[in-house]
Amino acid sequence: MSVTRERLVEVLEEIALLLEIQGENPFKIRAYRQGAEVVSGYDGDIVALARDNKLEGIKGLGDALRDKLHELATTGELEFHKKLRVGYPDSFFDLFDLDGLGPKKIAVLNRELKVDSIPSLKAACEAGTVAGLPGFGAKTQTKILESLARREQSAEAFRLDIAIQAAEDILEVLRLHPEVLRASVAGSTRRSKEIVHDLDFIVATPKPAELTAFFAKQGFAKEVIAQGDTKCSIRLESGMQCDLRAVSNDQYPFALFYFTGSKEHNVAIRSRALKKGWSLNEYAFSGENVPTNIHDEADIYRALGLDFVPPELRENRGEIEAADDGKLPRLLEWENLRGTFHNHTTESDGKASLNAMAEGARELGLQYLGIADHSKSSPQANGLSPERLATQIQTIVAWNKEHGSDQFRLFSGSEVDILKSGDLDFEDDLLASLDYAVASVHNALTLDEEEMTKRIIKAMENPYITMLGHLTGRLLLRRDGYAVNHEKIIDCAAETRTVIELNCNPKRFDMDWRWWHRARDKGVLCSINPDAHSVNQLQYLRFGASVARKGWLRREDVVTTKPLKEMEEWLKLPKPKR
DNA sequence: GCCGTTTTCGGCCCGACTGTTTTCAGTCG
Repeated sequence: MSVTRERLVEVLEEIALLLEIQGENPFKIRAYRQGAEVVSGYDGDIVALARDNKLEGIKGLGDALRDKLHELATTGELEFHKKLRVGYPDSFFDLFDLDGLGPKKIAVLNRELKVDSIPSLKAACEAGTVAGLPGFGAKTQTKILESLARREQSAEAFRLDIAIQAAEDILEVLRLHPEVLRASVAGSTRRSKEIVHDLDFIVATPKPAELTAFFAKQGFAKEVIAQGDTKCSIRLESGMQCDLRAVSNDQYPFALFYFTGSKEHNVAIRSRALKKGWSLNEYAFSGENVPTNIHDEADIYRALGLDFVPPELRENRGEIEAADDGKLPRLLEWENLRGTFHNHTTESDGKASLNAMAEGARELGLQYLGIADHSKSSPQANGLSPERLATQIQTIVAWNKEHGSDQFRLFSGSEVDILKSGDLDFEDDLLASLDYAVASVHNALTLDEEEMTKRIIKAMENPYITMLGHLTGRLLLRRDGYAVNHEKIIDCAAETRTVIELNCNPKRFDMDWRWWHRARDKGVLCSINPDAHSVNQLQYLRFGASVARKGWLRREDVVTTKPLKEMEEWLKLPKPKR
């Protein structure tokens, strides 16, 4: 059995956690954690290198880690890790996912109360014994319970990127089946909701029962919840439920429409059908003189006198009226994107070098890539000092000279911290020497809404701030965004000509899609930015395009659709003229 | 445990916030 890169990373991370529990030297712990990062982000076959004892020279892997990785890659096990792990079940590591609990508290819980899993922690909190531990109190216990409740609530919720990956893998299997004519994912995944609860698949087939049976016996089906002749529900390893509906080719457009939703959109569409004397269900129109020749979803909308409504817009937020008036926007397409601005490199907390990021962007077909590493007030992210930033600007100038062309170049920027006061982390002189700057909040997240809004507005009023990064700082399924008045920020963006970022890292999707239509109507421009910390994460731009569509954005609303020459001119304009 | 044009020991990121304390430990970013 060969060891995977993921396994190497997992073992190093577990060692770091276990050493923390034991109160080891924090720098040693960091060395393991950084080792895990290096292995995870290494550009090349790190497993083979470890096996062949050829790790020498990789920064961050010293003698000790090289030996351990070699042992792990050759034998599949690591004695050091095995010894550390004695007495800690797999479930123990779940505890580290809880907000407000770190290694020290977990160590106390484990030592004093034998807590070694989420359920045993919950029992201890409910029994009230946690509050009595040294360093703990009633509030801590309450906070843990809240964190546990949040975790339970989101247990069956998944981020869009996770859902799409799972859906694509399953669709590939379904489409290869010889009796499948058409197959699609439906539901909230198809609508590009930021969080989805389950996956719905629709297949068109002359042999539905054969398909449901086929679905149930796939390796990815860890549990079969229900299996009939036309419907099958399974659960994946991840806990995600997947429903398959197998219908005839005639029924397919109706089923796809019906199970794509949203429920509210469907209700509105059905009532529209009723006005014409037809009823509409997941299989067909029924009633007198029902339309025939329905081959795809567009035919259903057409029969009801509507333009085709793209799935992303089906939330009953005005799309049906617009489709009726022929006023649906021509939505942005992923292919329209020409560049992106908020990306990190190894200079701060990214995993890929400047050069690797640039090559990745070029391969993706982009014409420009903006480098925006962290600023000095984010030391946890290795934020740049003014001197380091000045050096990076020179590096980028040199890179462009050597590798740039009229087809591709780098822009030098910064993700500059908005300090608690609303001041920026760099002086204006330095900001002015950049091609652009993204301003983001990374600390003092608990200000009240008024203070936070004032703070952000102050930053946006700076003439050198091109755009505002992740407006609310939310981390989906993990942390709510900070309190901020969206209306006021949008108005300020319109007035000061500050672009608002659509951070399309699927952990964020921030600003939320629900606000973009309003921002667009006020003339606010959007920049779709992946907040990429690795070359792969540049791919998040695809999600960004979907979420922008969900926010009713057109090509002209998204500044990163500008081709390189236009973008160079645009960035040179004084902010009020943009 | 890692690193080094300050080279083999002594640094390595640090401030804000919270809840527990009564001067500070733990967590987070």
